Order: sequence, then C-alpha cells, then structure tokens
Amino acid sequence: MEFKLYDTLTREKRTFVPIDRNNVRMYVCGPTVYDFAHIGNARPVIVFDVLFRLLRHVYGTDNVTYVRNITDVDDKINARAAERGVSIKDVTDETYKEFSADVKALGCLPPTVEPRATQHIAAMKELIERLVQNGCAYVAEGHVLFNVSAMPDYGKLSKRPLDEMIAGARVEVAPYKKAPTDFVLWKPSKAGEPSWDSPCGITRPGRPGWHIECSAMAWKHLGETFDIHGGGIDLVFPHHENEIAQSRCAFHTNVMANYWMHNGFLQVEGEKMSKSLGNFVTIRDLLADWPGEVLRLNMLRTQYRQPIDWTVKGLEESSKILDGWYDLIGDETNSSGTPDAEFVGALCDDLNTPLAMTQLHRIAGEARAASGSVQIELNRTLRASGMLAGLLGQTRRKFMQTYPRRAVVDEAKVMSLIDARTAARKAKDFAESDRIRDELAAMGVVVKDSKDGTTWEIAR
RNA sequence: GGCCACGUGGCGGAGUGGUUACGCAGCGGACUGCAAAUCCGUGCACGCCGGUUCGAUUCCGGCCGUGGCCUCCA
Repeated sequence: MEFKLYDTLTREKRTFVPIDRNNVRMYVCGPTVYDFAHIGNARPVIVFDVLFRLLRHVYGTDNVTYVRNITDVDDKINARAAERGVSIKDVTDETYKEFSADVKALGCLPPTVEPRATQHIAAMKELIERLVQNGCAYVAEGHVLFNVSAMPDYGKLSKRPLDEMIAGARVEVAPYKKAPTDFVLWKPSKAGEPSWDSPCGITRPGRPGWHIECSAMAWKHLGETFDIHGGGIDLVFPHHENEIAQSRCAFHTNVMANYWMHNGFLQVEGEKMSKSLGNFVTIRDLLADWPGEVLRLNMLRTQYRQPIDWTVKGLEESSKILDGWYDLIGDETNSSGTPDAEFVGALCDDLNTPLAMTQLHRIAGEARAASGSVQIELNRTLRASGMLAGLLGQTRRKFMQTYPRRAVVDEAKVMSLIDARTAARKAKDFAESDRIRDELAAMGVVVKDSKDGTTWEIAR
C-alpha cells in the first residue's frame, strides 16, 4: 500500500518513509489554554487524530508517538487570569480540562504525550544557551533574540524571501533588535507575570517566547529530528519557520521534521470566524446541538488542506449520513472486522477523507443489497473502516442517545399505542390508526410499517 | 503592497489529458389502506479569456473572484 503525504516544505505529495518504523514520531501544535476551543481549533485535532490512527494501523499501535503540546505560558493567559481575578494555573488547568472533554466528545484518542510548556522551561533555556553559544542568538536588554541571518534557509517553508519580509513588515521594530526579522526566544517579565530565572547570564527573571516552547517540547519527546510536524496553515509563518530555525541551528541538522503538514482554514456560514463578527462557534456550543460524531464526520467530508465552510446545512447532511450507516450497524457490539482496502487506500493518499467516506457509502450500499452472513460481514467491514477514522464505534442505540435535543419518551406507553394501532389497522379502522400515529408523532415518535411488523424510533 | 492557496452540477465534495465520482436535495417508480422508512431508476458541472494538443474540467499564461499570512489567531 502506497502511503503519501503532502509536505508544505516541498509543496508536493511524497511517499511517507518513517525514520524508524518501530517509532514513528509526530508533533502537532496544540492549544493555548485560555478559553473554550472553537470549531476552527477542532480541525487540526480531528485531522491529526485520523493520521495518528492511520499510522497506528500501518505501523502498529505501539510504534507511533504522537505529541501534542499544551501552551500554558502566554500573554493571553495572563490577561485572562487578571480579567477574572484568578491565578494563571486556575485558568490553564480549567481550560485544559474543558479542551480534553471537548476533543474526547469529538472521538479523538489522547495523544501519546501532552507536554506542558511550563514543565519544559529547563529544556527551553538549554536550547537558548546553545543558540547563543553558536552565534545564532544574542542577548539584548534582558531579551534573547534569534539572529535570523545565521539561518540561510530561513523563509523556505513559507516561501518568503528575507528581504521582502523586511520591506513588507508593518510592525514597529523593537530598538534592541539587530534586524527586524529577529524574533524573541526569551523576554523579561514584569511583576505579576509568570517568570523563571533567565538563561545566558541575564539577571532579570523572564519567560520564554512562544516559538522556543515547541522546539523544546518536540526535542524532549521526539528527538532532534522526527517524521511529521503538523498544525494549522496560519502557523506556517512565523511559528513553524521559527521552530525550524531554532531546532536546526541548535542541533546542526538539515531538517527538523521530514513532513510538514498544515490543515486549511475554516469559515462559518460563508464568513470568516472572528470575534468582531460575533460568529465564534465553540465546540461546546455545537455539542449542545449535535453528537460529537456528527461534528467529526462533518469535518472529514472535506480534505484537510481544502478550506471548509462550516454550516448548519452541512451538519444536517452529516447527521443524515451517519444515521443511515448506524441503521446498518444496528446494536451489533462486535467490532472485529477488517478495514476495507480501498478505504485504507484513500486515507493513505494524503488523508483523502472525502474519498474514504465515499468508500463507506459503497460498502453500505453493498451491505444493504446483501443478506445473511454476507451482510453481517459487510456491516463489520463498514464499522471497522469507519473506526479507523474514529467513526461508527458505537451501537446505533448509543449513538442516537448522543443527540442532545431529541425527545425522551416513555417506551411502555409507545409500545401500548403501537399495539392499539396495529389492532385498529387489522380491523381496517384507519381513522383510529392514523389518529394514534399522529399522537405518537406529537410525542416525537415515528412509526415504520414493514412486512415484519411495526417498528418505531425517535424523530430525527 | 508583498507572499501563499483556492474557484467543479441546486448544495456539499473527490478525481482525471479522451470513458458514471460519490453524497444530500429534486424528480419518476416499487412497496403501503394512506404515509413514513427502505429499495430501484434518473436529470444537472468543471470562474472568464487565450495557448499547447487530434482532444483540456485536467497542462501553461493572463484576468476576475474568494481566503490565508506578513500583527506570538488552528
């Protein structure tokens, strides 16, 4: 099976070859924990969860290390804590808890490691010391700055020529910078801000810059070079460009990661999501209306590099699709099937999840046309394939219960009404049978008549 | 302004130098007391203008439109 991934650095799909098949290593930039995660934050979490599952499928469950960091040192966190009058740790702990609950509801596996920035300060300082010793960084007014001119490949990931970056810069350049593009590795802290003893002989206490956090955590958990680095496309510049500069210069390596993967952006109802438009949609808000699995399928119906327009109409469609698949799976608990080869092939083609979903439709169609043991087997293939993408892992009944706003009914009463209706139909008293059907409909129950009798379900 | 992407049928969304994507909705039919559900069938496309080619939605160029980054936003 050919396994290809698109690499932002080379701008092409390349066959994936891990450095070590027995330990495939992936780093993805995780959340800055200061507020509820929004649906845009959910995209990389879901996309790279699918990749994690696929890598485990291909290389073995125990042979993949997935690191997703928690940024818990950040000025936005400080601001939020001050605003609420609580400690920084309260903000980060609470937000992290919410985040974990949200992504679990979206069907994501926990990463192998979730390192926190605050627990890797020593590693960051060590990298900073090395960079200063190398001449790749310098100390100025209590800051440590990365010297971009020491990195000839700077701008390669984002395809930005250095001179144009300087010309196009719209920010005021801090006076202590030797060059406008130099970026902060360490900065002094004011009273009340989180602070640690500074490296490089700086006497004032300080705190790390954002970019060095990821270089340090990736190093500690994955080594000097690793296989895949992921994140949102907005992180290409400057964050990932800077990570590459820091890590390569600290370790004198030719690459930081062999494949750089970036998910596309998300819009909401055709508009960009922003606080000023007031259309910020949190995962929490969406989970109040939809099962997490519907949100997940909705995300996977678009290939991860494409832009996606997040709409209620799309969610309704995803919901319908999932309902249909669960109708086939029913309340079967056996999940011992084998994923379909074409389904796996679609995922192995740079995570072509829409094409993979098409394969699920194909398998579902085959299952509907089959019967007996063949049908059971196809249903198991459907489930096993879906599960590889983090879908269809529940029973139909459990899935239906995850719809937050569906009617709750008294089953005994429903059964007795259905019996009464069946009797009326037998007596050809259709006025009465229709009246009972309307009564059930008012309760949120839909009846379905077939040759084998009448079944019912909660209205969708 | 600079750099980077994207533009497919009513909607969502893959893919390909020549042959049905697929799904949702719609329409027709089967089934049904009538519905619903289910099943079967079915119409609809490749932003605009040039170029390369026997042939382009697919390659190249230009234009228009949308979005992202350049400001520690996924």
